[in-house]
Amino acid sequence: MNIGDVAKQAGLPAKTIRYYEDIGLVKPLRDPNGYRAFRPSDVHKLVFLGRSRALGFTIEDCRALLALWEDQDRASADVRAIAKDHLAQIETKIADLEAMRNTLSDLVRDCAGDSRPDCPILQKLEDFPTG
Amino acid sequence: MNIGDVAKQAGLPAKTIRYYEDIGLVKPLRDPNGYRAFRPSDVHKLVFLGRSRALGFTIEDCRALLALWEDQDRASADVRAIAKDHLAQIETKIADLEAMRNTLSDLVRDCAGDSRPDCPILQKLEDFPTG
DNA sequence: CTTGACCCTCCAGTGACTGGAACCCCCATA
DNA sequence: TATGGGGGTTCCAGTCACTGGAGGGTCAAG
Repeated sequence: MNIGDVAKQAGLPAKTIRYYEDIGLVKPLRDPNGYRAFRPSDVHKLVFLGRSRALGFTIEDCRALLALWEDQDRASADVRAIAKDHLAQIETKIADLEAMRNTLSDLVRDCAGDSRPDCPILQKLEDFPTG
Repeated sequence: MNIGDVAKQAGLPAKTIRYYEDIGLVKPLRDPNGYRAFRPSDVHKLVFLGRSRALGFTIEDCRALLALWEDQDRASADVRAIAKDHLAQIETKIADLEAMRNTLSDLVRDCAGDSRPDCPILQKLEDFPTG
């Protein structure tokens, strides 16, 4: 299969797929004309990658997950460890963003948003403690 | 004031401050020996920048906020617009992360995490619809 | 034979820094 | 006077995960 069709099937831009080949995540064959020739297993891998990335795993996480995915003898604990670690990171990020949102929505609420020059947002950006 | 002291006062790495000069956010003077000489107003600006960045504003947002901050005649509505826009982006990000978290915590919960090779996390990464 | 859709490689840029090399400046001590 | 340490300087390269674009080759249809 050519890269365009694979891109549609996997829901990834062709550029991204080429990049994944560059960094060794997929290794498609080549047709005599130089075009990449993707086997069903390559497509399957790319779908897996797309989903892992959509869940916010880093490329290196994906590489590890992919290795585990392909290893018949892996322990599910290994996969779980990666996922749990990632989950903890997501939760930290959510907490950080919620703190930002709270501060910011206070600021927005207190600001008249009219044509007067005095603005409590700028005022508070001078005053409040650094996060 | 030299960059090291400014870094302490503003809570920013010296490297970051140099970078902010590079991209024109601050314009410290120079001592005859070539050292950057920060005026109190520069430090004040850097504190403002640190706080804005801590709230997740992009550098370009910061540049705009800084311009408004220095403009005596600005309308508070301009500032509010930037903040509201940013707030909306944060809320989108939180929602995305919460969706990830939910999917991922389901996966982690369903995984035995022992030494057996069958792992529902990898299974679901093959199956579930791409986000 | 041409058109247009596809494919290729390679290089540069993104955002917001961060690390490191190689060097200069200043002060205190032996 | 040397020297050591802790500042400071510039510039280049790397991070992450792509993305855009130039400049060109390939293929099927009309």
